[in-house]
Amino acid sequence: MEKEKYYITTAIAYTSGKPHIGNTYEIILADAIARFKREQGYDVFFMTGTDEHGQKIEIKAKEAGKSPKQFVDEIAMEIKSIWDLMNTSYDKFIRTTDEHHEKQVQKIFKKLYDKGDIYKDEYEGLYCTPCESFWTESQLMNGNCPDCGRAVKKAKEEAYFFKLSKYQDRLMKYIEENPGFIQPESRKNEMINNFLKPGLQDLCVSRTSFKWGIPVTFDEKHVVYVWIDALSNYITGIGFDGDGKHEDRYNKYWPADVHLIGKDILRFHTIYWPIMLMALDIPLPKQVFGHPWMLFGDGKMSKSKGNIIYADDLAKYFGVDAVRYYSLHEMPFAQDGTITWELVMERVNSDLVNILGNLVNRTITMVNKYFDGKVEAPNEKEAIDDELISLAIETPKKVEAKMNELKVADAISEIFKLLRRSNKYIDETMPWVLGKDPEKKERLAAVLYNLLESIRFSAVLLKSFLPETAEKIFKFLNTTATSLETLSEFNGIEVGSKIISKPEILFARIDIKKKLEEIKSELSKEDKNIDKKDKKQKKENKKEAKEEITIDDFAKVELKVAEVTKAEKHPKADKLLVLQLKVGEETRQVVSGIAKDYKPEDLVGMKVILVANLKPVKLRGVESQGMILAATSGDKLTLVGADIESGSIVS
RNA sequence: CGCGGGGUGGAGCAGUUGGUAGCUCGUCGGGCUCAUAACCCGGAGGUCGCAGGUUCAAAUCCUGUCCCCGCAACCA
Repeated sequence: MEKEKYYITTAIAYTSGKPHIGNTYEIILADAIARFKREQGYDVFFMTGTDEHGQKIEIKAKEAGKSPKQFVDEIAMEIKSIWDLMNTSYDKFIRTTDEHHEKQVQKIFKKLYDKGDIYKDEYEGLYCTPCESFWTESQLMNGNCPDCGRAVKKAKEEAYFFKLSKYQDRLMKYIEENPGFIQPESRKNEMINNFLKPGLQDLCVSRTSFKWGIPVTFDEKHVVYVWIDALSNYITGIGFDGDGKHEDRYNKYWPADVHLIGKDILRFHTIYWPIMLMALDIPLPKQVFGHPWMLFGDGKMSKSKGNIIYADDLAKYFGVDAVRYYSLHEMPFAQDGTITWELVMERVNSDLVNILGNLVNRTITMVNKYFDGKVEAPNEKEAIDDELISLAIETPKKVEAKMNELKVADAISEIFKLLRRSNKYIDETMPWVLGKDPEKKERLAAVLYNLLESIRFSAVLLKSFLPETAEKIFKFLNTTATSLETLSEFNGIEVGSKIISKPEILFARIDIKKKLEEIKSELSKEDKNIDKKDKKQKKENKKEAKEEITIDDFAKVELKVAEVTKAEKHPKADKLLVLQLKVGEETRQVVSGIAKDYKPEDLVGMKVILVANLKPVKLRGVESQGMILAATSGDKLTLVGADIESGSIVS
């Protein structure tokens, strides 16, 4: 009998930097689904990868003094290693710099062009000449180029456009006829109301302003802009061919069963991508699921504080399965979740250590204590047993039902209900009392068997979520009954077999306070080193010689001595401090980017030099009326001071 | 009048088509001792942001209003 296929993809990760736990969450989620589908008997193909082109990478590579290719090679490697560390079972890791992918993207582009769905026009945007970059309104910093701070001007660039509008009605119809296509439901309306109903604008699909991309074959100065390049990975990765000579894998797996993506890129996946496929006469994916985001606790987390959270750091402190558990269980289905170090540790302690780890440990210990590790047959049965057993038998169905809706967190909760019930069962049956009465030997045997079997049920179900832990439990139980099918009967553990005599601790209890301190001190050390490196590199690449100015130019700058009367952290930025300055009689508020080198309390009373006639600006919502002077040496910043009355003029 | 998300016991969340407000953590009290100071039982704690409206009945539907949070991933 042919197995039914199941093709799941994640978004491909952009190789501009190391992904943190929020990015990593997506692949863990996809992995849990993929593993579970395999358990259910599907022929699963699970693909993930990296999106490696674009201007941002070109720039970052330059800053790092590397070629773009070298740069993305390194980051792709890093991303892959994190995915591997998280024990994710992807079948293919595609990179948009793969030769096959690039070739197919070129074919696709040409095909769409030949068909008349791509046409040449002009792109109008805000352009910064020195940086050779286009920016959107929202990217600008105080109306200027976010990179160099200079003025931008409206400019035109030749570009190719994709006729989205042509397929608009067809897409609308498709979305209406396939209510499950966009998930979760609430997002569907967002797409329809915000984009489809107002009418789609044709999409700019090529650029001439940078080189790091896939060249357009028939117009060499253009490179394919992100959409056609990145989105195509879902078909090129399984062997799509623009000339119709697809690999078997493509014929077998396309269309995808689910594209798992972040809710931010839902638009690209539910509008641009389906239209691309329509234009190419390819069936559409069955479902696009926009998962919520994992947010950093109080929102104040940042690199400079040393408490940004990366998956590999989490794994280092708590183990891979703990990271998987947290990511999978603590994220609501359609709403953003939060993560902090404390929350992770609390979860690990209460769920993994207490409920799961301890149950396994106490059960195995008893089997060894009372029966020398031998599994005895359950010959006696009481009403209380049925309660446990029927819950165990019901649980796989419940888990499957939840997983079919992609409600992974709820699926895990069902398993933990069984584990809780098992702990309760121990209290109810009191095996230690039975153990003292030789006549209750049979009863004791039955109780312990039921416990072992319940643990086996849980472990089988946990396989997709906590693969390592499940394997360990199977080893402890010395069982080969590890498949989903074995859960139809409550008799998977072989009578007469021998379980492990001394199990290792599955999850060690965490001393939260102590661990937190340890983590904070270690991470802040690391980050300082990274910051140093970054800064140095940037500096080396940004040595720009300043123009000469006249004394008149200099005279335009009004410098005054000011005394700091109050200093506090900027509520919305980590590197900024909000200073209240006394300048003679006047008071000024200045926002300054010196948080890394100065503590607020150390600043009070200091005398600094203020540029008094600088145009006020809002920095992250707080008004700054001027700036204070500082000298930098290497990565250290020192304020320039003057030991003289505040309000004094500097010239 | 940018867009979006959200306000439910101390914390984090569930609450399907309106019908006695639920779960996990924490807390307090008790039980137990097989176990990783764990496990089990019980209690306290909420006028579901606010104000109107629809209804026999509203956390749930409608209107208005206030507040918070993001703007997208470490960047100033």
